[in-house]
Amino acid sequence: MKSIFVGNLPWSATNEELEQKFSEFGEVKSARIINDKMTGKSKGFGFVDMDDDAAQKAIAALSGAKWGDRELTCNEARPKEDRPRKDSGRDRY
DNA sequence: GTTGAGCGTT
Repeated sequence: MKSIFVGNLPWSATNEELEQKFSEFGEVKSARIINDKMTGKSKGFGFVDMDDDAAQKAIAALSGAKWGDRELTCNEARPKEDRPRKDSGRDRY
């Protein structure tokens, strides 16, 4: 399974729509759109978890695809380990 | 109620 970074999403985009659009290219394990204004600012992007080959196909297919009037940006998401949100490595120090 | 370059929450 690989994580796909989907950007340039419309403000009206939903997780279900993203999942549906990606599910037609492969099995979507999970799809979430980060669009939270309360906790911070508008994200406007989402993340889709799919199989490796499915993710590649989805990226190649939806990369540059148009969501209504906007062009989608699909790329492989960065490892979450690169962005420690919680105490990663509590046994240290 | 708004905005638009980017990499995430339960």
